[in-house]
Amino acid sequence: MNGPDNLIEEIFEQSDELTEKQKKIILAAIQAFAEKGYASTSTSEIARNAGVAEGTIFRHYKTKKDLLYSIIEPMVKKFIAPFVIKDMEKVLNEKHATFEDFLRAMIENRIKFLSKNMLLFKILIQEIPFQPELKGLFKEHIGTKVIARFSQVVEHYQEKGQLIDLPPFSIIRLTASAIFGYIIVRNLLLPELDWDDKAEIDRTIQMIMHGISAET
Amino acid sequence: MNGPDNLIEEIFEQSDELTEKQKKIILAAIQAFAEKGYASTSTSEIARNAGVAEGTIFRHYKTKKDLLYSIIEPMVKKFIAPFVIKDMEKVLNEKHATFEDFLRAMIENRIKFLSKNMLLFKILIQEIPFQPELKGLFKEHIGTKVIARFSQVVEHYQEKGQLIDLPPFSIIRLTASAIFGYIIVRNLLLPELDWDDKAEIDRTIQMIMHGISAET
Amino acid sequence: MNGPDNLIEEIFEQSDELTEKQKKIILAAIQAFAEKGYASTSTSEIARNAGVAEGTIFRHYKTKKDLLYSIIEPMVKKFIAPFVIKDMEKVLNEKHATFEDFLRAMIENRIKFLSKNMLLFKILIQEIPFQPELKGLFKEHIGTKVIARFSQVVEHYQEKGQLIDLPPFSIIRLTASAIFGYIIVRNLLLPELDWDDKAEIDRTIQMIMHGISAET
Amino acid sequence: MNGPDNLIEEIFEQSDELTEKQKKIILAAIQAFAEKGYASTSTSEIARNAGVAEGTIFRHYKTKKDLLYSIIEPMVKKFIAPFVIKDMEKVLNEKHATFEDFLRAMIENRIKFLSKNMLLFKILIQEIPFQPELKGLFKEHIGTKVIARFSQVVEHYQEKGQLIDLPPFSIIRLTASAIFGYIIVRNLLLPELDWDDKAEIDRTIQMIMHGISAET
DNA sequence: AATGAATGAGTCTTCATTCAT
DNA sequence: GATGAATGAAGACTCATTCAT
Repeated sequence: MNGPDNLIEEIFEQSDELTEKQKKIILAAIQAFAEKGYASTSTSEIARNAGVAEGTIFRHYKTKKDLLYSIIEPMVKKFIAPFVIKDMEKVLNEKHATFEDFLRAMIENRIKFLSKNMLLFKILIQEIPFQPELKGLFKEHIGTKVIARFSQVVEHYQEKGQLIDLPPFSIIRLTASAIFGYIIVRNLLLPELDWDDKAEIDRTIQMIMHGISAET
Repeated sequence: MNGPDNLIEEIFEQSDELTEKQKKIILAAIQAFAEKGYASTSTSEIARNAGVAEGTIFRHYKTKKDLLYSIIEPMVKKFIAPFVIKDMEKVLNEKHATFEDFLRAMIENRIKFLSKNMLLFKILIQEIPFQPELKGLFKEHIGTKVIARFSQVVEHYQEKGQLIDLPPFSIIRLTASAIFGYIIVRNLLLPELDWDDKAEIDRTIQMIMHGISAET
Repeated sequence: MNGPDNLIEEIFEQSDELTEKQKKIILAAIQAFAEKGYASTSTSEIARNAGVAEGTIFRHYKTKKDLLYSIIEPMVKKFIAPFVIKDMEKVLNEKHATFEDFLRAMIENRIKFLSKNMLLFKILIQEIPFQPELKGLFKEHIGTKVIARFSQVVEHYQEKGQLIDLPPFSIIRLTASAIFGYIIVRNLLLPELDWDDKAEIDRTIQMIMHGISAET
Repeated sequence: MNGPDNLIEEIFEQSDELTEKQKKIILAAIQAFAEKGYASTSTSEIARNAGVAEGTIFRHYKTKKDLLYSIIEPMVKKFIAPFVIKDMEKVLNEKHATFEDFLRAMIENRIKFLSKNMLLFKILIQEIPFQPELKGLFKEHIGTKVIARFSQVVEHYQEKGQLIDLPPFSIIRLTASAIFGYIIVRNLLLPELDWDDKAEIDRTIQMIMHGISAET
């Protein structure tokens, strides 16, 4: 286990410096940013929904953008945490005999994490293209560290003969696409459908591992 | 073949009613919307970049949102066109002996289309979550017509014994995720990388069809 | 008799130079000015309602204000015409034995005139306070010529012993107030009521002449 | 006595919530609306004259129209107040032996009120025709309550044999026309004349009561 | 720490007017 | 004469941010 998985709660618990009002501000901001987008959300609206005065926001966050970053940064860091810490090694060496095991563990873990923090995830993917700082943060962390770490994993299983002999980057891309595609369709595009999550995740893993040809 | 594939040019050619200024406005708007997002782009900025007076924009588009829609609507329609017309049937019956053939044809076609209209595609996926009308348009067209049509295709090849026996929707989701994932990573997230598109598309198809397990 | 009494028609007939379009513009302008006020009416709206292009208005009237004046000026002139021409003398010497006769003739005539040109009258009284030129025109014509002429009439009947010995200006004011009060209430404030115009005018004259005390 | 009679001061005194700036805004708005009309007055002009930022206006009044209404509504209510409260009954039973007494009291009171609030009165009568809400407010209050109340008074004196036997509505109309005619001519049309108000009001009452015939 | 009145630059949009066709 | 695209100044209104209390 690594934490309560609910990022917002976690943030609140970690720092006792957070005023009650500050928490309300963060919650209201998350809600509004996710719903209407950062640019279309006014600070006065956040203040209103948080039940605080307009000025209060700026007492805690110098600018509106600061407020956004204070929300997104923990999200990014927390999301990639499992991929960078030494857990990864453990993962590799001991736990998972097959890549499929590893994949399943990974997926279940991260899907749970994202589902619990869907609003934050939505804000993150919506704002990354427009916030250079975020883009930098993202590229550096994901594009470098995570992919690098993952490449090791892939190569590890390739050496074991479990994985097809394609460039690790391509394999990672396909895998990540399948996972994010599932999360986005399931939670953002068609959340109103009646989902059998367990089965759907199983199928997704199956298709990632064995493709969609019948002869498999 | 169906048309010049470059949507903007096509729009310009189709309607001779478009003033020179109007074309400039559209180009400037596309550029700006893609770069900074719809909400963060001001009409005065569009006017400046288009080299016209701000009032000119509103002579042609009643509101800023109208301008956005006039850009996105053809995009949506054009994108899904190949999936809804009867070409689809032809595709099924005659042309493609295997699903892989079909998939390859489809991917190449749509990737070419999207690559040529990357800015429009970016605007589209950025704004869909925040524009209810767009969301409606999208859901109706994609969520209904396209998926339905595709399901037929999948079932067709399932009956032929070429495809795995999973719910068509899951198969479509995985396939679409892989394709869009490729397009987004290649064009939006890491465009600066040195891509061997042909090989990368091949690998993507290969992984979709046969999975990433070595034993395939 | 003095003309068709319907000013708009009259204006149209007098000048054959008026294009068909020009007539439409004037009609649309009158309608709009009366309904929403001069300042709140846009030239584009007038053009639309008149079925002409925006530029056409400015071909005939240099400015929006010119259009207003071209409408109001004939109104002012035509309204006060009966009071300034020599008809007045005839009125005095021959026609009307009593002031009441004179008043009745006057009222019926002018009420008919105003009722037929209610829209113009409404524009006139709405815009006078805000258009210095109009105010000047009005003051000069009404405040000088008309009152002067009327004063002669009043003095004439005072000498005949038919009218009370108060300053003519006060008598004119009371009389004019009663008449305009009737016209405004009848046509502008409560037009939806069921009016017996003939009786109401009779009563108005009666009250002007004999007051509202019972002993009369 | 009922209050300071000067509405603006009264409004200011009643609500201590009014900021100094807010008062300045109201004063500047009244001045400008009366001078140029509501539609021709820009909020930036009001702000400039009030010595505040334009945004300040909209902090206190959601829209320009709200500002207008906040000015006019107290005017309407205060103006008709004397006619609807029970003072009226007192007036009837005890105070005034004759209708003339009543009329004189009424006129002096309301003329004083209007003279002190001339700007507001001007705004009111200018905007009523174009503001449906105002028209409604006006019709309901004046057209229903006030006329009804006044009709009772007229009938009361008719039964006493003091008033002519004409429809009360006609009598009220004549009387009101005479009064408003006086106020408008005196204050709005020809304010620069040298008025002997006391005498002029006397004459007006005399003419209302006894008409303008000599034999009275 | 919290407030909320105040700001003024900036937003989208409208408008009267011009002018090439 | 008529058009309607083009203009840019001006309009109402919003916004992130500041600051005295």
